[in-house]
Amino acid sequence: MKNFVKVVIGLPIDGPFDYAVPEMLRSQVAVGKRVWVPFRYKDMVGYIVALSEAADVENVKPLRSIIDKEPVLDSEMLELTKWMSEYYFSSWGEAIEAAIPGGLKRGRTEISARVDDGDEEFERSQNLKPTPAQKNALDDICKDIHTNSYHTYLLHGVTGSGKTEVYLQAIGCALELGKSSIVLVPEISLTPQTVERFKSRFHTHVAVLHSHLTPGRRFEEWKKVKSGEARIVVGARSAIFAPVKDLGLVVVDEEHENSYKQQDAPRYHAREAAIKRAEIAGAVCVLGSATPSLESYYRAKQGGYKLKELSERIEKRPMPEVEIVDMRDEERAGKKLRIFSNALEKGIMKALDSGLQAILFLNRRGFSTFVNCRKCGHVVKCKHCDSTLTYHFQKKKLLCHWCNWQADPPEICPACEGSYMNYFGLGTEKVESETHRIFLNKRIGRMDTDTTQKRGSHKRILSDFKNRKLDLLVGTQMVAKGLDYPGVALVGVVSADTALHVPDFRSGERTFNLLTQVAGRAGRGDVKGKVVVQTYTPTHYAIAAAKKHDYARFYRSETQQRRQLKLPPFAHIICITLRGRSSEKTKQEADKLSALLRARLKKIPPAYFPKPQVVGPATAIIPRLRMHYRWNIFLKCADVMWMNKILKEVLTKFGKPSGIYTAVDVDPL
DNA sequence: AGCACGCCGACT
DNA sequence: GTCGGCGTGCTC
Repeated sequence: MKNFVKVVIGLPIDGPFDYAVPEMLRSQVAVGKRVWVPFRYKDMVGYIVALSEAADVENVKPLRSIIDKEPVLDSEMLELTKWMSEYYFSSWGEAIEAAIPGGLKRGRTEISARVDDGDEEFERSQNLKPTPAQKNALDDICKDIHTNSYHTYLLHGVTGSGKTEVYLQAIGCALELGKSSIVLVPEISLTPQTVERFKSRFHTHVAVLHSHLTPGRRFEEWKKVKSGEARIVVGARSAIFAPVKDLGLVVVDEEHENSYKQQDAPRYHAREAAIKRAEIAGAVCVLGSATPSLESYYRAKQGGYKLKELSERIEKRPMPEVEIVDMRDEERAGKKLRIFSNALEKGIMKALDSGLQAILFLNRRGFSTFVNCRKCGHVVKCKHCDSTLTYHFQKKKLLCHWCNWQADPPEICPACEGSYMNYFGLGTEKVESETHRIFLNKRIGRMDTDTTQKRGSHKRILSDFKNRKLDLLVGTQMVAKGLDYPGVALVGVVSADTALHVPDFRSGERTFNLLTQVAGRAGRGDVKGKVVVQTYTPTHYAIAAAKKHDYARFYRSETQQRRQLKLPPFAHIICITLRGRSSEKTKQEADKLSALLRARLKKIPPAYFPKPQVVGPATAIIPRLRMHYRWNIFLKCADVMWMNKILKEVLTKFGKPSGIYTAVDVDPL
């Protein structure tokens, strides 16, 4: 007789906890249902993860009531959330609460929602005839869906090569077999245009999960999926937990996008969760990107994923020409430091004067400032980590955010002895005002987080640009993604260096991705597109490879570096952040914890290879945030699950020093 | 996390 | 003597 249940709670504490089931409720208890349980001094919502015949501890309390008639979590979802909690160092309860709609967290069962299903009319679209490369990928994917054999595919297709058509036809395959599909897209590309592509092919079978839906509306969509009414789910990160029936296919579009990583506990990566979910369900997972993450491409090369390449644009459209402008030449020509080179200024003028449009990218300075030489482009880097040093205004020092190494900022360039050291990151705010000054009579629109706060303004700016009410669109990251306007003749990148020199080992990768995405915006119609990229580092492999649209070349250079430095994909990183009001205390405790970790790792046998490593502590990139000082410790390891066990053991020994808060981020970005 | 327990200094 | 500071430990 199952007289006890094991229950987890949505708090950052390990469970599960045992409760006795009152006789009245015996017939109703089931794994996956929510229950009200007495926990310490109050009642809380818990999730039943197992039934048992006996309790593991004494003084077990009885559960108060059972909330659900039907379980909100099936066995697959329990397995997925359990895995997430172990891999991403959260509690099982926290992982579960990330996986269910907000409306279910406080024990509610029904939410009044205005259902305005207003049967929107969508144009019907049909399958396009696949290219040979598309067909090759589809044949394999469909066969695996048909035979329920879990596999992950990496679909590497250049911009404009028709990845979406592959997704659509694969979903079609699944649907014919009576199976459901989940499509993950990055938050920013969850636009009406994207959604429409799926709705126009599959009509009412599609449910959409935005983060901006009202809780009620979100819950409605969730129920529509749970009941089996919707068989296709399109949504951002958390849509990976959609309660679909008979999952056949999971698509992760733009799999390299950072928005797939949740930034608070549980700090999961939706791509990894997607792969795990497909594995549990015996489904197929398709990762798609023009610029795959190194992690995914490496796995594919190692044989872990099936690699499918779409290396030509549909209708054999040419890739746009990318011109790299060497800003050191401008310097040598003796001109004052200017924001726009002649080439960029003239390029924009030419496009606009011939009645076409231009897009200008600003990479916001963010929080860090690097130092480089205006004459030779040399950037000051850390001796030990090869990471860009960040200039700290208060200390007047250059700091490494990995190992805490410090240096004085050089007065003359260590490489060429030039005397113009440039404190970069300053002055990028001026770009927009410069455009108004230079392109006087042109209609200029700006799109960034400041100008798109108001609801609908995002859409308005884009439609103005689409309808040619604007000549020039100036914007940050958000204009790089997915814009498809045939009138764009020129795309300019003001400074590739701001992305390149952030003190982060992924900066080269991000720069290559950004430039490739940007280049993909030009020449979508009949006009041949052109891209102008300004940089002080024209020979950097990320920039040179982006110029040639050559992912393979970028991948070779990047992996070479990462292998040497034992960075992902050759090792996993786990970041432990300590936070506290007192700078000294926080540093002291971080030193203590890293010493404990080092001592514990010394005990592991040398047979365990590669040996895990402790790096730091070092101040976080934003060392002081809202009156808290933050220090990071990094662990490098091959096996996250194993490392997490050791970390848990050490953190238990470390205890909870008062006023110090710790957070763990596995595979941080 | 969140909260009660307990053991120290400043007050009616 | 007791109010309250926050450091410690536990939650089935």
